[in-house]
Amino acid sequence: MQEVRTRFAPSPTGYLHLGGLRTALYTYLIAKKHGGKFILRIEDTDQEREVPGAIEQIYKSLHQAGLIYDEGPDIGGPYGPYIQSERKDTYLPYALKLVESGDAYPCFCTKEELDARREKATSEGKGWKYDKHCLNIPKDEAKRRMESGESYCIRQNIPEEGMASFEDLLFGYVEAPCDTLDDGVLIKADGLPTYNFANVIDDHLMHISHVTRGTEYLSSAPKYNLLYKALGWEPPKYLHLPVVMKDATRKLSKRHGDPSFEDLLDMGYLKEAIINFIALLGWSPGDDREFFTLEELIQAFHIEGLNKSPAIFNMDKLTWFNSEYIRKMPFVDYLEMASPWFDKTLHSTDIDYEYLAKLMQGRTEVFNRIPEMIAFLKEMPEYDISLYNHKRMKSTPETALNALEFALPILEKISTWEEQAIHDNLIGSIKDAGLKNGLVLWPLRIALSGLESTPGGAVEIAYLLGKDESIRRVKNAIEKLKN
RNA sequence: GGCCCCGUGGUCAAGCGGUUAAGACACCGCCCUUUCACGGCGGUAACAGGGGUUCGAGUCCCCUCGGGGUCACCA
Repeated sequence: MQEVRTRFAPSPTGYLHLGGLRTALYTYLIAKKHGGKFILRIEDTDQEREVPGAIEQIYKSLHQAGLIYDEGPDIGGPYGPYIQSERKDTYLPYALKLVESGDAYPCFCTKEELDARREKATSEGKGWKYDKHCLNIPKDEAKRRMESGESYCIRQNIPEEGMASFEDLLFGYVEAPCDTLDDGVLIKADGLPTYNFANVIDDHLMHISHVTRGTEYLSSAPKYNLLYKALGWEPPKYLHLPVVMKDATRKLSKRHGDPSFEDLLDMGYLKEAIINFIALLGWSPGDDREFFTLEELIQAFHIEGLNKSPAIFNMDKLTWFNSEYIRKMPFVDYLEMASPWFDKTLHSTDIDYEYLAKLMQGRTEVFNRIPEMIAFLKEMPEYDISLYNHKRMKSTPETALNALEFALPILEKISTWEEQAIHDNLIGSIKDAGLKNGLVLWPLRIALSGLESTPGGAVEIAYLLGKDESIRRVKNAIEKLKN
């Protein structure tokens, strides 16, 4: 069996968006599942669209995602270079070969001429495709003009009738009438190939066994297949992947503020969670499993589980995955990752990070939500006394005042401000007084935090705050309740 | 508009001619609990519509509708 070699071939026009990441992931999985090679190739034949730094960003993102490629621009490989602009000279000979066989032809039409004809056709309500104008130029005349230095491009000569087709691993047999296909440009006037040509040549030269890419290429794939045939090459296996949508009608796009992989990482999403979620967006293992490491994905992945329709990116589910992954992290890792986020609001305080982290790990959904959750530790927020109402705790502002006046001296008497001591003194006294825990502890927590929801209960918050601050807050609360 | 593709709950998605149409997220309720969260239990919610084929159709075929992609010397 032929070695499986897959390739991820982005153009360096910006960040790695989530749809691209998913395509890269599946491409990687297919290679690894079959013990094959995963290759990175940069498609930068359009110099105008290139964004500085984008190539490095792609390297970085792929590494962060754990999608380690076996061959690529920065690491080399047997079929390099892996950047198309550095392969400039490899394409023309093949194009000339096609010209020779009549499967392509030089075109001397200028952009202006084309625009004019296209505009005329569309204004008359007719569809436009290249009219094969230059196909009629006699061969020797064409050759002479090419050699004279006249500007020209090379176009694919699509048959005027018949069907073009290809077999897709996901979509099955796809065909299109040739007369609806345009004679696309293979080599541009600047000498560089277009995607249409470069992808065919490079995939063949790099021995790519499975071509994976987005469905935006689905309708032009029959044309590419025609090229393989004309060149006498065996076409690769094709796999077109649906796009990732933002909602029912729009796809995910950075321009509309949708996050890239990098953005998500910066927000405090774990790469494992992102990969896991992305994998399940358009693919199903066929059973109920939903937690997968990269290694497990390699084992479980199969093309039959792929879905043909576009999937909508659901941030809520990603967040759920993230909180599950955070919960399962080793505590030391959590502490390390959370500390910088703690710093954002607590940098100059005496708060015990390790203790705080223990309370927070099970409640952190995304790291960037931490500062807001713990801001009350630094500064007591404004709050309304209606917070003292809690039906099940049988707490009201009135009972709260009593409860706080009851708790204050207990807290003041505690000499070693440790969680256990605070707990035992409070619970012990409550029991001795014949009260219910909730009746005292609920208002105490409100008095200490001013929040309906906090990372811990009254005892934990009191410990975190320290004795002086706790007592100060309780006294303030008593005053507040008296007015 | 031409061509290509897609269509199961709000979202992801199982289903490959016979099921009470899974499961997950979200949402709601109950339980647990010194709050919230976690956890446990339960609930609301779907085969786009219409024709066929078949004893039987979410599953096969056709049409309609809806959505997406593509029609560049961009990828």
